[in-house]
Amino acid sequence: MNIATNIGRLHSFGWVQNPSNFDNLQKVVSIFNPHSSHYQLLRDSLVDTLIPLDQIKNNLHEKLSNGIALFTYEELVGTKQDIHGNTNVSRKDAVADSLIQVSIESQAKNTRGKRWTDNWTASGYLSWALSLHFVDIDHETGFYHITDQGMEFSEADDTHMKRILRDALLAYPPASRVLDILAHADRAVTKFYIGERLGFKGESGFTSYDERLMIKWVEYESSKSERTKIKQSVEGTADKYARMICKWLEKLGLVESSRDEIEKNSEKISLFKRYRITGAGLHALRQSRGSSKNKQVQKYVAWEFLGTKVQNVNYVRTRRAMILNFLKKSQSKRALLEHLTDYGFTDLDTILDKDIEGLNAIGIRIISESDRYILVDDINEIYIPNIGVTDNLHDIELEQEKSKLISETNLPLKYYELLDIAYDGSRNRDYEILATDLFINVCGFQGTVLGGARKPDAVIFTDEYGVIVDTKAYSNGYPKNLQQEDEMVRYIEDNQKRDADRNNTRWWENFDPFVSTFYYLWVSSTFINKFDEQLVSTYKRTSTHGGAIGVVALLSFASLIRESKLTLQDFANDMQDVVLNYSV
DNA sequence: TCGGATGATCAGTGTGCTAT
DNA sequence: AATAGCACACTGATCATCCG
Repeated sequence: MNIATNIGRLHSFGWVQNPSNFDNLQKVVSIFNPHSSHYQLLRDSLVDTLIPLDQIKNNLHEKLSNGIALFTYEELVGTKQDIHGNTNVSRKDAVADSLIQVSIESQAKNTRGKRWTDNWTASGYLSWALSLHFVDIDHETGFYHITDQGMEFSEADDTHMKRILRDALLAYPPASRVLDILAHADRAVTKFYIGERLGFKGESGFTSYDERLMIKWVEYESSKSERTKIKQSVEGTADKYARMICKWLEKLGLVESSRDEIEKNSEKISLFKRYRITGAGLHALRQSRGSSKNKQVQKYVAWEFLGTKVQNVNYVRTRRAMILNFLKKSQSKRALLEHLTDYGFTDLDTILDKDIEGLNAIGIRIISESDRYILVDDINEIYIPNIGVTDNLHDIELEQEKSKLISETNLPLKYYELLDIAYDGSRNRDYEILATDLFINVCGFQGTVLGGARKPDAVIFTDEYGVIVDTKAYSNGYPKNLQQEDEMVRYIEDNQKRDADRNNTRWWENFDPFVSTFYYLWVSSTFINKFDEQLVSTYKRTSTHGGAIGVVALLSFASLIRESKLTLQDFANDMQDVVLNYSV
């Protein structure tokens, strides 16, 4: 569960399937640089000419016209939809609907004149930019932004670009792993040999085919077209990752390739491509490892690198991230085991060694001795998203959030209990009463708790405006809910019509009769998924603005009001059918 | 072939029902 | 009256090969 804020969905990255073109990568990174020529091309032509869906086009156009360089996943990667917005369509009927899609020309640009790519390749390019740390994500807001290296890369010429890429690939663990595999191989090897040694083996996201088996298959296949088919269609996921990484390294001169040919029945048969590390590659690898820890290139590792297709992938990634963060400080196996156990991870006896083996295989070097693990590489501290993958972790995160709020705000102590109540579905009534209490006695609203059938949970008001309040305690956050929306719409209309025949509870009489402007407000723990749609829809159905406020924002809001850093009129102005996001 | 392209897959969501 | 629990259909992100 996410306690802190309303972040979007978590996306995978770190393992890259399709992209291999550095110029395209530079374009993608330049989307985040308003001074780049590509940004200007997007603004002046690509978005308008290639995206046929008005709403998406207008939104992107407006952002680009204002020089904005923060984008969401959806704005960057897009989806698969046809011109009418139907998503259940075949890819060949999909139209362009994102910045990266229109930044990269399709392979079919010459045959079919298609000048944009699909959402899978778009997501691959975003993943590549994130993996090389040219782009990063702000986990609080869900916006992607450029990094310093990214800005340098965006503005680099050809020669400079290669130098930046060389450094970035040496800091990208899978690429350094591939170089390491090649450095230790005593011959030129195929993608299958490399794939077998790359990634978390045994997990379905890293399949690899046996090198000898594949070579034999091609050798003994008599039909030329069948041989071609095998060579271009048969590879595991890890083999594919290996091929792409080798290609990148080859373009930078760190790896070279060759192709075996054999002669059978006076026919030349070409086998699989083989890769070998070059002198420059060996030198770069040694240099990046340095003679001492200070001289090492710091490797960039993100939580998302640490697992792909495996059961409970978030749990697994968090466990591995916690292992790495811990090994930065201590080598003791026993202490590590205790640390993970404290956070609620189980089955560690068998799993710990496997994780260490897997981490080595993705390019993070850890030596295992009898009583300690030695993290050889220098890596960054890994950001671990607050998603409470174990019960203990969840409790710990909640406590941390609570103590942070208590230290940064100055409210009467009883209100901090809201943090617990908001997540406890069985204490809905408590939440209603205490939240209304906060609005009235701390924020300075007038108003009352109502409750009961056919009445909102509470009404609050000032001399200027009134608010219809619906409060819900939800353990996992408040998702979009049509019944709740209908109910709120009914209350808004009740209040507009004020007709006792329509609703004989006459609950609206609790507002001061002179108040004529009204808003709606949902109060809960957090708001998840597509709750935004509920807000927009409520406005469209009633022409009444409002908002939603989570418990952390609610307490922050009260604190800001109390310190006179915010007024109740600001609150009304913020009611633009969004989740209100106050923080101290 | 190289550099993506494509249909398949599966976990995550919304929805509507029942039991409590 | 409202929520948890469940089955269900749908979708979107990601995979696993596949291919012009």
